Amino acid sequence: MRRDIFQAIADPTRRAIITLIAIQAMTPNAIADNFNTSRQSVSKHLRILTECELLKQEQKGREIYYTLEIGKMKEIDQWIEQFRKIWETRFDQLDIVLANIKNKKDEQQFTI
Amino acid sequence: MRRDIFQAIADPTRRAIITLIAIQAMTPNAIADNFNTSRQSVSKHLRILTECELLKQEQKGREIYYTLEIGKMKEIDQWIEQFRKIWETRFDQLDIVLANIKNKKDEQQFTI
DNA sequence: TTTATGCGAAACCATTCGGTTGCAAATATA
DNA sequence: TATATTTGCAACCGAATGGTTTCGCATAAA
Repeated sequence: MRRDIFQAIADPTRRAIITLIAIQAMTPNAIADNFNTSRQSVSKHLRILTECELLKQEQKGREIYYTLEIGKMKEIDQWIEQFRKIWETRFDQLDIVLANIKNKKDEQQFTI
Repeated sequence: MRRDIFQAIADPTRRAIITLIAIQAMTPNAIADNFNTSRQSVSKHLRILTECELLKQEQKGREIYYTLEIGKMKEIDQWIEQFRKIWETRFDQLDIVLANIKNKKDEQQFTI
């Protein structure tokens, strides 16, 4: 079961939940009111977001308030950073580098 | 069949492909050499990335070079922007705003 | 104490996903 | 021309995904 932040934000409902909670902490019922889906469905999304440490729970009586761990969002920003460098420095010389490709063979495994 | 950029980068192999191609345009076979998966599997990833306009094809004889549409990556950056504002201005007053939650009811459908 | 509310967890279901295998088309090479 | 290479596509498969329904457990309210 993959459970990283990129998989977490792949779902549009989860992205909306993140945006909602960024503004103010909310309970599952309050969150579910904003969507055309059931509370249980939202609950599953909250579980996924919590498991990858994007959300944090705060119990208040029988209610649970979910708050956004904003720092976790930086992980996405850090991955984007490498590409931001490219488009900001107008590094559009991809065609030039294109000729080298044939020599690149049997290099070590590439992992993210 | 969802096919947006967030779903595209959810898969670790696809993120690695994006990073690879950002450096230099590559053919499917050359790309597949970098992974422990089959050429056909990579081909499917390339199809998905192309369908959501992250990659562009350039036919050269019987080879097809895939190049990164770097501008498309900005769409992710734009979504992150709202959160970057929060963590950069050290807006960690989420607890304060927490009290308002009970009034928020029956507001219009929330969509991303 | 009894009832209502808020919530998570488990079971189940249809769909999607990532991968493999096999094939056909196009181009390059012998 | 005959053969080899590069590639996309369709069919298939097991696993994961997102959703619903049902249930049980706390806590709050009557």
